[in-house]
Parts: sequence; C-alpha cells; structure tokens
Amino acid sequence: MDRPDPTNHGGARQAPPTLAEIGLAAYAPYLMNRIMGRYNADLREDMAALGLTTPKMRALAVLSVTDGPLIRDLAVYTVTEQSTLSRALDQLAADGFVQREPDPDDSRATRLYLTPAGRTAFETLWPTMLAAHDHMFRGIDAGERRAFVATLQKMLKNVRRHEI
Amino acid sequence: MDRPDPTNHGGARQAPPTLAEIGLAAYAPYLMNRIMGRYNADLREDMAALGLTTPKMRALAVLSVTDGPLIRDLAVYTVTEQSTLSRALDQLAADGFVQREPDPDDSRATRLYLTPAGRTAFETLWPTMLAAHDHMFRGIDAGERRAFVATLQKMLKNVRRHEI
DNA sequence: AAAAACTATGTGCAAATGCATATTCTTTTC
DNA sequence: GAAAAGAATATGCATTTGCACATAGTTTTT
Repeated sequence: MDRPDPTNHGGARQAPPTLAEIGLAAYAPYLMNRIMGRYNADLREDMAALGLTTPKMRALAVLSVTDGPLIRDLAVYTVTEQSTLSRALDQLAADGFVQREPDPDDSRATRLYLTPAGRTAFETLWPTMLAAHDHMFRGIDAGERRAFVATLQKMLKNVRRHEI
Repeated sequence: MDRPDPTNHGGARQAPPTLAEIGLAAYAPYLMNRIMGRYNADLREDMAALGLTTPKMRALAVLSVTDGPLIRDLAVYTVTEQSTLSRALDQLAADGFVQREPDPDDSRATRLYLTPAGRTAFETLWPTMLAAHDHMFRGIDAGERRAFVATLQKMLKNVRRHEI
C-alpha cells in the first residue's frame, strides 16, 4: 500500500515533515545516537581500566589498522576535535601507547605510530568492542547486516568532506 | 559465492576476527560515529546561535514529541548522563525553554514540559536537523531507507535496557 | 623572492562533562 | 510499622572538551 515514507522528504510533498510526524522512533539520527550510546556504555568499564577516554580509545583503534597517519587525518577518522586529539595523544604518548614521529617531508606535520604496548592495550579492549558489536546485531541475519553496512557506507560517502 | 561475512562473528569460525580483518570501513560502529559526527557538525552553528549544547538540543527535541516525561526517562531518550541533563535543564529553564513540574504522585520526581519559547527554539532548529538528515540519505531510495531504519529499530531493541 | 595565504599542531581558558555522593522521598522486607 | 533497600534528582569536584588563537612551517601569488 502507499503508506507515506517518513524518511523521504524530497518528493512531491509540500511542507517538510515535523519530528512528530516522522516519529522519534523512526528518525535515524535518534536511533543511531541511542544505539551508539549503549555501545559506548558497554566499553566504558574496560576503557576506564586501561585509563582510556573515548578519543584515546578511538585513536588506538584507528592506529591499530592505519600506519603512520597525520594527526589531522587521525582527527577525521576518530571524529575528534584536533585540539582534543592533541591532548589525548599527549596522554597516550605518556602512557607509552603511541609515538609521534616528525614527518620527513613536512616539518609542521607529525605522524603517529602505535607502540607494542599500545597494540596490546587495544587488543585487550577489542574483545569487548566486538562483543558490543555482536550484541547490537543479535538476531539480524547476514544479509540484513550486509545491507545495513552498505547503506552506512553510502551515507558516509554522502556526508564526508574529506577523501578519507 | 561464499565470501566471508565480516559482520557475522557467531558462526562456525574458530577465532574471533580482528578489526583489521573486518576493516574499519566495514565496522558499523565506526561508520555510525563518522556519520553522526557530521550530523552534529551540521547542527553546531545553529545550536550555538540558540545557546544550545547537544544535551540541551536533544532535550528540546524529545520534549517536542513527548509530554511531561520524568527527568530519568528524558536522560534515557537523550542518551545523556543524568547529572549532565540536570544541569542542561537548569539552563533550559533559565532560558525559559522548559518548565519543571513536581510529579503529583511521587514527590521525588519531576516532570518536564516545553514552554512555547522552547517549542519555538526547537522549530527554529528543526529545518537544519531535517536538512542534515536528508543530506545523509541523499541518493538512497525509499525502500533502502525503510530497511535501514527497520534494522536500526531492531538494534535498539537489542541493546536497550529500559523499556522506552 | 618577498608577501600573502594557507596548513599542521599546540595551548590558554572558560564551559561542559562524568563520577561519586548527598538529599529527599518511596517501596520492600522482616 | 520500623528499618533497610531502592529511586529520583541535585551538586562538589576533578577532568575533559571546544573554541579562539598562537606558533611554526609550506605553498601560492605577484
């Protein structure tokens, strides 16, 4: 049947919908915030045990799969203010989890590397991250998961300003 | 063909996957963080113009569609620490955007109501929120949007601890 | 090749945040 | 029905955050 699609606001409809018309429970940003809130809460205790904040944890995660990024790029990947990341990196370096290396071609720039201790810290946390991930996808079959991730990838392409 | 599904970790596979095996760009929490980071950045300027922080904006949004919730429930909806929300509400009340009313049946509890000024503030912000929403879904057709939101709803049901 | 514009990172400072706990009330237990 | 346990909200305090700007270096312009 032709039920109105609450996520399509670009059609022939005249007035834009209100949040009440869409409904909080059908508004994707609301749902994504709620879900990510739980994901973060699931990690909190283990992060605290390692002395990690969210930006520090994200930096370790990205560095575990990306070698030697610039701080600016790491800020994009981790969705962290550059100034906040700068201080998070101070702490991670003090903890011996990361190492800052001056970029050989641009003396303003700094590249970042995980130390073995940093990799160990991330590997300590990873099972918890994976468990939180699996928890959110419980009961959702492989096809639906794949479609969901594919949509997320399109969405990131839509919104990102950087080519990374 | 039978390509391994990087989002399914519950099958016959022995070792749990690493983040490198899944790939950052296929790890849903990473994608969701990146996308929500842009959504929030899109709202930032308009929020600042109204003197709103993220918790204050979320409180207005939820109150615009939910009448008289308890503070504790509003904290769940807005994914905000109760203490943070308490102070956000102080500010919203000082701005004349919300009103705290003692619950008639439980004198510990407080119910919250949007004032007309608060509704106006939210309605000022809403077009920006809707534009950011539409931006992330650009080029994604109605069916895919519906499927995506349906998956999000299942995920929220999976992770939420409260019946709201 | 000097000036201007831009880029990468760090820092001062006020504000926001989160944890632990206080306070006040309600519900359960014995 | 008194005591204990639990719940709703607020607050003290240390930490984190974000904005604005400083600093140092690079690229573009003329």
